[in-house]
Amino acid sequence: MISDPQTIAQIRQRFPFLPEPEDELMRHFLAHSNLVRLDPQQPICQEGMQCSHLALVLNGTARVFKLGENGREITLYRVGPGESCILTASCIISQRPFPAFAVCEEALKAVVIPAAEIQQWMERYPPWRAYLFGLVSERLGDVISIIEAIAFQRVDRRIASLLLKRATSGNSRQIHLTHQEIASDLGTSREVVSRILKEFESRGMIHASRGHIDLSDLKALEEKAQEQ
Amino acid sequence: MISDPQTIAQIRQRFPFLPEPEDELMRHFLAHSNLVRLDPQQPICQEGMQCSHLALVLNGTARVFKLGENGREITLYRVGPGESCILTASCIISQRPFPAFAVCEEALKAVVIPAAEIQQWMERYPPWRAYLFGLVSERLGDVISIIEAIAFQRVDRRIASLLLKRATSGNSRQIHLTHQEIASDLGTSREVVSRILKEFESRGMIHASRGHIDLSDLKALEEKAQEQ
DNA sequence: CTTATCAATGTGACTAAGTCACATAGTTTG
DNA sequence: CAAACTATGTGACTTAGTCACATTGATAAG
Repeated sequence: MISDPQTIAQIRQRFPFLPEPEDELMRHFLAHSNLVRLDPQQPICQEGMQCSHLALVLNGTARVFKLGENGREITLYRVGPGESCILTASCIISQRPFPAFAVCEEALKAVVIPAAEIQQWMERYPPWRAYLFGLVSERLGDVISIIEAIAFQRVDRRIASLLLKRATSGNSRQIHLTHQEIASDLGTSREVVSRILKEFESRGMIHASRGHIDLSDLKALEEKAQEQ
Repeated sequence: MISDPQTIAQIRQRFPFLPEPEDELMRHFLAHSNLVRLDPQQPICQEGMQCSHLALVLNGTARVFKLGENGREITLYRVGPGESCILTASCIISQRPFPAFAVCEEALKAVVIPAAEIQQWMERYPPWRAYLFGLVSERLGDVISIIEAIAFQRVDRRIASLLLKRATSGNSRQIHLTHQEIASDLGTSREVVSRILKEFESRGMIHASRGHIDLSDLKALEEKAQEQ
């Protein structure tokens, strides 16, 4: 049950399609919701789990990834403010087990709704189903882009893209990521990342040290990211 | 406009969630539908297209695939009887361009509905949106499985799985596929497939000749398919 | 302040996969 | 039957992934 007016205001800011707090459906929604907070690294979903709740993210991010038999990982997508883990919703609706892992990346504040409510809302509230459907479509697109990347693009190109994306989103030429984190994001192995970063460094494109990377030649990185 | 009673019966057989032919919504559905037939190899969608129609498959199959810059392909999923190309629906609903290619594989007979109707139906007819949502979820799962396969599994293992799957679905130990077709399905190159099949043959697991492959040792193939 | 300790990174040797440039062999067609 | 086409074979080479360690920065404990 959520009643704090400030929290309600934040929910409506992140999820503008939700109705006014006075609306009957919204009262119902709030009555069945709970606020949760999670610290970075905390697990959210395990592969094979039956999902019983859907989380709507207010702040922070979660990472959804596949774990291979050999221990390697690959990120499928991230869930940020205003989004929700649609894979969860799709599991709830199709009664399937969750096919991946999810962990908290940046400290999370989220609204949690029980599965049954999601279904009811789908029936009764058109903007809600438009939101869910839009989100699934977007994820399907994300995941297809990943297939394109791993099937057809060289790893050096993908690393260059990742570095540029992180620099842009963090608004800084300095990126705080370990080689292992990059490898887990891209679904490759740490050694491969180390070798390629070394190669980038020898060409003066970056300067790397323990735990962070400085992008020194953005132009060269952009060329690398579009190569071939 | 579809009026032939036999066609209507076939539609209801393939899509059991659709209402009785006398139902008002069903009359509306049939009034705006058209029957199309396509021969194998005929293109259905190009990457980047804006989709204006959704096809519901009565007979035959379509293959949806990504095409890489280097000319390699990888199959995302197939659409068979009772299914529809959900990527199309998702593009229609989210107003995005289609992110892949689709071609007819086995001769198609399908019902085609204009985009506008799909939206209306989503609003008015709960079983229809349940159907669409279920299909998207399923595709999302398919596509995630592909990521798992290309990111973590060896190509020999994936080829063994594919051979077994085709033998099962075709109910025959003989499979009619060229090396190039296998490569395009798995997102690898023809030479790699040729080499691995040669290796399988040298171990007595298969016997290959131009255009078809006989599986001679199912047990060994199953072991290979579950390896590591 | 100096060791332990641990996480992050470096490296060589090897296997697997993808690329390129052809060669060879079945099939179809004029 | 020869030409043309399609499918398959092959070697040499590059890129990627694996394994087994070595090295180095950072942090904590004595």
